[in-house]
Amino acid sequence: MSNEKNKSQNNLEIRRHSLEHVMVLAVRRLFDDKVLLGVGPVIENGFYQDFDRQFSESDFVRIEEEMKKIIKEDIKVELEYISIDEAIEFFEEKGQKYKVELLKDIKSKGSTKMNQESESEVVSGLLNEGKVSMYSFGAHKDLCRGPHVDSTGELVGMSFKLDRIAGAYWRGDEKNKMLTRIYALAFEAEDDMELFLERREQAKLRDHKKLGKEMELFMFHETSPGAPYWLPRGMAMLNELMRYWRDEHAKRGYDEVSSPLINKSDLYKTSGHWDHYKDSMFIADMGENEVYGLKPMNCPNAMIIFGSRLRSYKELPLRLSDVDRLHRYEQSGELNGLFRVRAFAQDDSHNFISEEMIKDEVREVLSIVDDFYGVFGLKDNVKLYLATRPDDFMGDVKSWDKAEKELSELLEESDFKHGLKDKDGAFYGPKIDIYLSDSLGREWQCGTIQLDFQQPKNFKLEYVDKDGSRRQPVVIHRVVYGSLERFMGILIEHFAGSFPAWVAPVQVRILPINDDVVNYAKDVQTQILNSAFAQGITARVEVDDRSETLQSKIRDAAELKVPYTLIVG
RNA sequence: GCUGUCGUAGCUCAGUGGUAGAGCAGUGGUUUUGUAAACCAUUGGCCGUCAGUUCAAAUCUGACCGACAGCUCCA
Repeated sequence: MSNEKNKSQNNLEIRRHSLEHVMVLAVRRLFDDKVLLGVGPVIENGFYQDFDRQFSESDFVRIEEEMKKIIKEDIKVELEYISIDEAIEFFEEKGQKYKVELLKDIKSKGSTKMNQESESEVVSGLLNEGKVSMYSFGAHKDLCRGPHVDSTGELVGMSFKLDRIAGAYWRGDEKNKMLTRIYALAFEAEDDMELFLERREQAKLRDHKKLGKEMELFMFHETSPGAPYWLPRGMAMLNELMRYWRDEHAKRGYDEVSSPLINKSDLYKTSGHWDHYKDSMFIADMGENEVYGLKPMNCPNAMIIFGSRLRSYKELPLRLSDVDRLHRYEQSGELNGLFRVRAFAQDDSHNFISEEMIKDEVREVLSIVDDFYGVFGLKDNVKLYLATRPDDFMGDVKSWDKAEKELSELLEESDFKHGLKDKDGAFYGPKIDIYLSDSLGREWQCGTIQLDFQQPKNFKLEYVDKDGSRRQPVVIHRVVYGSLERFMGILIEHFAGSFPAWVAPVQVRILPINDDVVNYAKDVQTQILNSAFAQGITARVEVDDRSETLQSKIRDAAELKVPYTLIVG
């Protein structure tokens, strides 16, 4: 980025930030001069501000009008530096408890960060001599790191628009009060705004929920919220994904198993899930102390299979894969099309290995990941994250450190973009998470490679080593697609429904030019199917035998995004 | 779960207190020889559900169900 561009970028940030103060002033004038304020940072495409007050989107027009008025008034922005104690006193007097809390944090910790990862919470840095900066936009005087424009008149020409309202917990903590957040879009000029809105509209056209309905791939019904129904076309795709997956994994020494969908609660007590996660499980209470849970993950049953007989070191790595259906009672507000569901299947595998095998086995899994994401042309969209030891970890630090080091080295080796999610590992081991982005740019975790030192211990798993001693295996939990549902959602948006022929729900659609040649079209269909079959491929070929004009058949085939359309006659 | 928005025919949507509409799809006919929507007729709705206000509710109010955007969560 050139300096010039950098400068204008910074400028836009400053102006967005100033607009945010203008919005607060507008709200104070219109609704409540004493409204309690949370944080209000600049974000991509605009800014937001948290208020301890209810709003509705119907308030937007009034606020926007008032903001325009304030800009027109050309109010001078004043900056002063005061001591932290003075600032605390200032806000205490006004009852601005959130500001007081932030200031007290600055005073004691020198920053408003909640922890090392979060940066967005910073509203003000500690300045020299223990002073903080206060900016006044007319009657609105607020703690702020700045910088700002010199007067609101400088914002003339900015294009802004209040976008939406959302609840947001104070400091991002569910235990705190939920404040009301107003998100706003802001750009230097009308054209930029229009370009952004246009792009957002375009992105909506790729939405897998929309395309899934139009192309009849899947559906939902309120009888089971968050549980997709796979329709014939979607199921054909899903089967194709699984066929490829099974072929590739069989080649690489994976053995597929399937286990019960419901298990007695004892199983989850042993695995450790019952205490922590039973609220997210579907429970089947059969009375008489017979309580079952629908499995939310496959690992406990994989442990049962490994432990079902004495194992030898010669069996390792033992790769037990399965694609059983899982159920998790996700919070209702979390459900989102295929991206976040309550019923799904993972392309799961539990690889039982010795501690010495960790690096090689993870490298092998990463090569599978490389193959799979490459096949779909997704490699540029992928980002890998190393998630390290959380505070509430189990096991011994030495194993953790060694494993984290090895995973980190493997990430360096790989040609994927990668990053770090500090302290984000599972309680039982570190992991590498694979993220893909959707049409709106949101990142979703798809694949994951997790090391597990803990569950083999909980299930008292062991194998007989070369020297006859008993050793505990390490388990790698790994998925490549992630959940098939989520991956399908990503694929639909990535290709905007125009899939590569091999996964497309219908690969060839044959259009007879008129009703007289329908039988001929069916012959062609048979020929294609037979010739594909001879090559060991199951082709998906349809004949459009409706009594329609050719034009309308062509149009319909195009709308269904069928890769190959044959017109015969 | 929380905040906001939304829910009318299979789909996309109009309809702001006074007899439920359009286009497409579907159905029946007539068409259909060449690359992005043939023509005519016609079926179809307890306006998400349940309560309430009113002479009168798709329309106003409340609760619930569901969807979306965000927050939190994601073993």
